[in-house]
Amino acid sequence: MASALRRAGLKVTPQRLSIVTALAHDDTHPTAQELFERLRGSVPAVSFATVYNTLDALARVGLMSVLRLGGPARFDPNTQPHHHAVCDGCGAVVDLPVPSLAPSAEAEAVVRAAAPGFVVARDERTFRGLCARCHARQAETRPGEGRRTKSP
Amino acid sequence: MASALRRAGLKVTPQRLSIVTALAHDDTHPTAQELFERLRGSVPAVSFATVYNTLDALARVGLMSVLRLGGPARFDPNTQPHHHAVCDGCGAVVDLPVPSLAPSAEAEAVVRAAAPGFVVARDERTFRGLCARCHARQAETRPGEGRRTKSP
DNA sequence: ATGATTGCAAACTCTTTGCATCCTT
DNA sequence: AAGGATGCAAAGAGTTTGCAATCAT
Repeated sequence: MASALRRAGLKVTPQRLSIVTALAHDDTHPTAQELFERLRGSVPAVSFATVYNTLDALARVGLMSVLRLGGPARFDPNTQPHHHAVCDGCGAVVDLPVPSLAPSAEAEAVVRAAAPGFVVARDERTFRGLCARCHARQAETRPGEGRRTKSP
Repeated sequence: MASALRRAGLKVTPQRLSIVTALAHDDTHPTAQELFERLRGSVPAVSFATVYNTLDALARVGLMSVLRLGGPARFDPNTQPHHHAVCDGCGAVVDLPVPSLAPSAEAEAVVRAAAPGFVVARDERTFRGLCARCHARQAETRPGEGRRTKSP
């Protein structure tokens, strides 16, 4: 873990280790704020700025990915290609395995037709909708009407 | 056009009309700032707050869609389901026709497996990469190395 | 007449930065 | 020792809001 940092040319500091380890055991895609609050009481306390700086550094070297979906950025330790389901009600983000949704040659063709010369690096797919809980809550509140969220 | 507003329960004001018409002839997905600057000199001048308020109102009634890709929100008059190609270099956004990329039953199945009970409303697909111009610029600058952007 | 809409400026949220100090290499 | 990293606080983006005046219906 520390070696991954060193390999990427980043110095290994206690703050960075605590951030990396906290994120490693987390699939909730926390925001910087959430991460900061969780680490406040840690032995190696981190400042808010360091959370941002570190996450930025980690993302830059590919040890972390950033989800910018509107509202605060969310951080995702999963650096493998994958997609997301985002709840419009509560903002929850769930990772989706990618295998069967791999970027197709067909998709590339569509891009090329609309944007000649465009070189596709990533195919990000986001399924928006309502998670089970929000869907149930919506149904009991106002049957047949959509719930609206505002972000950020 | 005015009738679309009325039908949606929104009052027809000169500001709204100028915003709607400005956006209608625009496929560059402008930000609120860009839209505001473009409308400054218009006959019915609009304030910055009104741009935001109006775009919010329009989006809420489905006459407009909002793209939150990190950085300032971008506005898209295209309310038909479609996808986007986003350039990591210059931030340009290009609309992609959707037909052949329609949300598949397979995709729904993947979502359901990872997030039981999740109801998919939209399948947003974003192809990130480099547009022709940025790709060429990158190649001449530092062959073989990626360009990084930071947003917002 | 009535209530939505406008506009201004101030408040807010999220993110980045300057700079002195500290720590990893 | 040298340069990156930290932490604080302050500055910057981007967005939202309170409130009085104004306008569409």
